[in-house]
Amino acid sequence: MPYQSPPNPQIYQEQVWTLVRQIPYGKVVTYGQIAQLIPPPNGIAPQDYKAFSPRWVGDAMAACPNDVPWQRVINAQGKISDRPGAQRQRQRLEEEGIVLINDKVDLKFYQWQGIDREAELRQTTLF
DNA sequence: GTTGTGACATCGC
DNA sequence: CGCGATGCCACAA
Repeated sequence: MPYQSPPNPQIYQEQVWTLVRQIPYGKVVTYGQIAQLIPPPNGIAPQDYKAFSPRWVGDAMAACPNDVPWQRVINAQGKISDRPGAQRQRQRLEEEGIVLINDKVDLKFYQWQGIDREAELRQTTLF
């Protein structure tokens, strides 16, 4: 799996899933973007968080429930990460009207920018 | 006890 | 724009 784990992996992945569920149909976000929307857990230095959090997000996605639109999470290059199921992910994105050019999504056009950070974090408090 | 290997991002050439 | 190196960790085999 990843590089170091967050202090409380279960809580963290719940936060990730909650954010991913907010992604609108036809839009995408990057792993790093999701990581930035979640504050560093207590005891984690900001620079360490910046270095590892994208990996943690990837971990959370590896175990995400069926109701999470995992296909809308891609890497910073606008590409679909190489993993089993990548083919299916691409198909789902195209079904949402997202066009891939040379296996890449045009983030300038499809990346979702409308997250209200404070509001989302408040929701994750449910866990 | 070692080794290989990750749903990443960033920088350099 | 593409490819390789870095960062430097947990976990399975």
